[in-house]
Amino acid sequence: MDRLEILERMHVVLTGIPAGRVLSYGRLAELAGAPGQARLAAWLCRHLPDPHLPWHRVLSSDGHSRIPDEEARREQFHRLWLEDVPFRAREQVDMALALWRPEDEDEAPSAGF
DNA sequence: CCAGTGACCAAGA
DNA sequence: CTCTTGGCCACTG
Repeated sequence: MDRLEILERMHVVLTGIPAGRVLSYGRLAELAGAPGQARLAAWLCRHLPDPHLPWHRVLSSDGHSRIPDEEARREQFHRLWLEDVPFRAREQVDMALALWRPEDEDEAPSAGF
């Protein structure tokens, strides 16, 4: 499996993240069939060809943003806020609740309890 | 070819 | 919470 194919699959996974849920770079890589390649997932998010893709739904595994640019970082959290993503702090998503699990394939983060 | 850097990550101290 | 270690991979000079 070459790099291009992996990137394609990552792209597919990325576009499939539902509003209100998020993924870490590492999980994105895993779901694309490329475990351990979180850095490649990060590279993809940075060089996304299409700005209307849900780039804001990908975060660091600890729920913090890794985007250096403050402007973009704010927009990221703003969008997530609008999607009712659960937060732990003002700039930290609650990954335990917000992480997307494709196998669940349904409802809101809080509904599962 | 090699070294540094980066929107990474998990485990340990 | 912070910092370090070791592993991962692409790009740049």
